[in-house]
Amino acid sequence: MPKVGVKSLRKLQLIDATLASIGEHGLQSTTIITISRIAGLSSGIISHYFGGKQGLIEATIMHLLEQLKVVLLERVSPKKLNAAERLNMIIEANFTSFQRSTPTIKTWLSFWAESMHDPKLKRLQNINSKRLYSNLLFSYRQLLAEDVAIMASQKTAAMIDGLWLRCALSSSPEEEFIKAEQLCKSFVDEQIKQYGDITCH
Amino acid sequence: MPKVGVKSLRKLQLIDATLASIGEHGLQSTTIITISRIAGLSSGIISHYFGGKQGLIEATIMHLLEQLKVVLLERVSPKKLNAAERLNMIIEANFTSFQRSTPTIKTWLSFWAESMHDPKLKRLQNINSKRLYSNLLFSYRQLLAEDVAIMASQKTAAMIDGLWLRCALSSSPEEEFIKAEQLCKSFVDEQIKQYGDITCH
DNA sequence: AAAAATTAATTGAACGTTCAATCAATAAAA
DNA sequence: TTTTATTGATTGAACGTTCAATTAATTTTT
Repeated sequence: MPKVGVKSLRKLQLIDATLASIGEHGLQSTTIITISRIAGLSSGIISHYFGGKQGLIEATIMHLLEQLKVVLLERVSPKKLNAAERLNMIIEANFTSFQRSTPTIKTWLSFWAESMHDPKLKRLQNINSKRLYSNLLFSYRQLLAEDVAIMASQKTAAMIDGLWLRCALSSSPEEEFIKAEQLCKSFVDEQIKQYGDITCH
Repeated sequence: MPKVGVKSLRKLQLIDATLASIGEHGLQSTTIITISRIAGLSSGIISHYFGGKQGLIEATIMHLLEQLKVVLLERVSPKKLNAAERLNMIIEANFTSFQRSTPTIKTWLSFWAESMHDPKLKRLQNINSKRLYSNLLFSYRQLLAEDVAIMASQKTAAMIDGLWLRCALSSSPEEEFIKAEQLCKSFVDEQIKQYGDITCH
């Protein structure tokens, strides 16, 4: 058999090239030619490893979702954190430089649009959306009463997504993202101070 | 000469058909054939009235933005409203049944993705985004101190967009939208009660 | 008032382009 | 030698645009 370990290397290589192509041309204008040229490979290789263009696009999106998951675990797992600190880590994970990068922004926005008529992508989107909510709720529960924790989680999830979206679409995302992360953290602090008085154990 | 006043009728007819086609097939799979079939007209007419497919897409998006503007004016202009009531109207305008409809949701999401590589659409997106913020700030200023009003406007804009987005992407948008609108209104109330004490005139 | 002329609206077939998929051929590793 | 990796030319379908021809409303002429 030929080179071992090439398979996973090529797959990652093509996923990176897909992100780069979407970053440069957008998903609409991303073709198997633009991707394979960036990857330094031939166009035929895409069908070989991903069954077709759509398979590579889906794999790229799954890579994005996986990345978000991994970044959060990296920040939460190693240290002993209290609930408030963990909430901060959730926010930071959603505002890493990876999440702020043009390729990621463009891919994420295209993913939302595509998920509207692709059941497979819709499913992935829902899992991701509910994970953010669940992570928030897990921490808020330790600080607030149950019903208040639920509402705080809903509001914070919307605040994270809403701020990220408005920054992503703004004319100067770099500066906006920095301010948004601060605003989001202060919002969470307020939630805790405002509602987390006597009721918590 | 042929029928007069047909021009604006046809234009609206084609824009409606475009929304319907995007609602059914998504923007990616929307062609001049799917649009013209829904409109009951020939494919050539699109280039005649809009210069081409892209022109019709842009006109459809502008129609969406215009709609949002008109709905808000309808709710704010006729009555004498105080600042808190006006904030409620802003929220309602962003959660009308039109904004909740599948064609609008799909078009809006595609618009965000497209605006990333189309300067014309990017400009429209920025105007719309800033209008929401300005409208909120105008009302918050009458209830809160300047610096607090600014932050409240930023948070509320993100809350509206974030809640709308999460509802749009959810597996059961109908129910979610109803809850989201309530949550958003209660968030605004809290903002006013929490910060609007002595400092306001 | 009837006929002719004018003008815009509308059609749909033809054309050229783009693109994803395919596959026969080649290279390279085991 | 066998198996896998990789290439890239080719194919055929899909799509947007164009434009000559047709239709129909309106004005002008007689």
